Amino acid sequence: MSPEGLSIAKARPRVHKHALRTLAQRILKGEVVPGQTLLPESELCETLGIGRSSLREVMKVLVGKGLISSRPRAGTVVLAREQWNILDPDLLNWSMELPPDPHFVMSLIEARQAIEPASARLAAMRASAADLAPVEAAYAAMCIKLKEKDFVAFNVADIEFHIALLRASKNVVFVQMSKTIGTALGYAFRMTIARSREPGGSLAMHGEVIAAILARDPALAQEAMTRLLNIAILDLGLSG
Amino acid sequence: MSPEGLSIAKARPRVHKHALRTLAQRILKGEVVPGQTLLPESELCETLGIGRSSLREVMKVLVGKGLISSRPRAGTVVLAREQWNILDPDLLNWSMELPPDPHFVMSLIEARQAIEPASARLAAMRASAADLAPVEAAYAAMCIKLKEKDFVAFNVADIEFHIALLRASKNVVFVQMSKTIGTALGYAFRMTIARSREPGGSLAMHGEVIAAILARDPALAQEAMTRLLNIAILDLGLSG
DNA sequence: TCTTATTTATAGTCTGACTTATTATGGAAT
DNA sequence: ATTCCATAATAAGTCAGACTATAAATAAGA
Repeated sequence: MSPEGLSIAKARPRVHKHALRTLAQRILKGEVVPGQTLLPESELCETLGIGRSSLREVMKVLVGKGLISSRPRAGTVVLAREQWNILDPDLLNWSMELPPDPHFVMSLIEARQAIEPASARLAAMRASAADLAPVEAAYAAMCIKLKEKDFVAFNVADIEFHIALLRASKNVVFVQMSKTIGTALGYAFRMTIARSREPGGSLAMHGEVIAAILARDPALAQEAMTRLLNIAILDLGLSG
Repeated sequence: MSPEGLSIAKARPRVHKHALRTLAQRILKGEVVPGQTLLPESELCETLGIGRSSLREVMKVLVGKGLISSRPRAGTVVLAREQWNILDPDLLNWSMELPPDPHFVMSLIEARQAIEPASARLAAMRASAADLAPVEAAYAAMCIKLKEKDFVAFNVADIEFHIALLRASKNVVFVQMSKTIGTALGYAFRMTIARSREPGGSLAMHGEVIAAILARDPALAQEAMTRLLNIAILDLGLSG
């Protein structure tokens, strides 16, 4: 009872999303290098098998993310990496499907070390019980999953813990960063999934962070989070 | 010898940029509230006086920045604020032309207090002389401009100082944030330009930060930057 | 040689037609 | 009446082609 009489596979698929990812990744992975100009629109349409309107919508999105810049007659050039909005959630997700950039991973770890302790401190100062419920739930899940030796679920809960805590800071900048950090954590997890190291060395420290927040002790919460991150980084085997 | 025979002012202007700003600001300022659906494309075209292709390119950019989401038949809805990529440089610039959101400003200040000290610490660890040159140049400019009582130029140099320092951290995440923070600082400056308070209370502290970095003392650099920000915030009269 | 038109390639824009997805709507069966 | 299914209507998604504007390359002129 398929609506189209003749060709089943014909259905012009949602072309935008796919083309966007393809083009973005082509740039992210360095197939076209900064300074280099892309093929003209007409040829890209053929390459990607899409119409010009769709292609142009894609291009404009990439312009909006700082990857490229277009001028008539000159064509579309890939901008320098510093121009890229690498913290953009979309860019980050597309990057995650590519081989990791160690330099970027390291930068993200350093950023976490700055942001998350501050976030814990703010949470201790102003988080409501409702804000903290997800944090506690994630902690409980970590405990259970570790006992069950379900390390994948453990890591998921771990990520949730950190994201929920950033949200609990009620700082919109940190909340924004929580998307970025969440993605990056998934990334880090994937990177270390090969080495079958038992996680959980940081579980107790997670508890301490929660305790400090519930006790409304900003300084202690900040300090506990700092220690937690140091341990967690060791857990990942990414000392650096 | 103008090419078009009849109407000089006709020249279809860069419609995209203007329409993008207009629509984005309409959402940012709350003219259309999250959850509410925009007018259909056909009507928006009339309202904005542009063709559908251009409008759709604009829409896709806004989708890419997390402001809206479209589905056939349902229309285009404004997403919840948490979905907005408020750290996106474009969004930030458009926001700057609107009345400030005190909550957001406060969040940015808190974020600076977390990020910039960490950045100073990293700079002390690894910045090269070339990385530090712009920092020192900005500091020198601050000294001169303050002596000349040119407070506008002083603030410009001040902003340059902080941006250059973030770059000197060589952390790509912080470098990225430097765009955001730079924009926000300009914002803060505009907010306080009315009260003709003499700035410069923090000048000495800027010098201390540089000294600590040149001495390759990460802990001291971090601590000096922390104190500097506390003073600078008082300078802004934004104690919170 | 330098300056100034002219050409030309490429992005920018508009229009209109068609497709797809999803929600309403209305009718049939229970 | 209530449920279920088919139909219609609506708005976004896609494509195609024509035209415009911009800027670079080239040719013509001083």
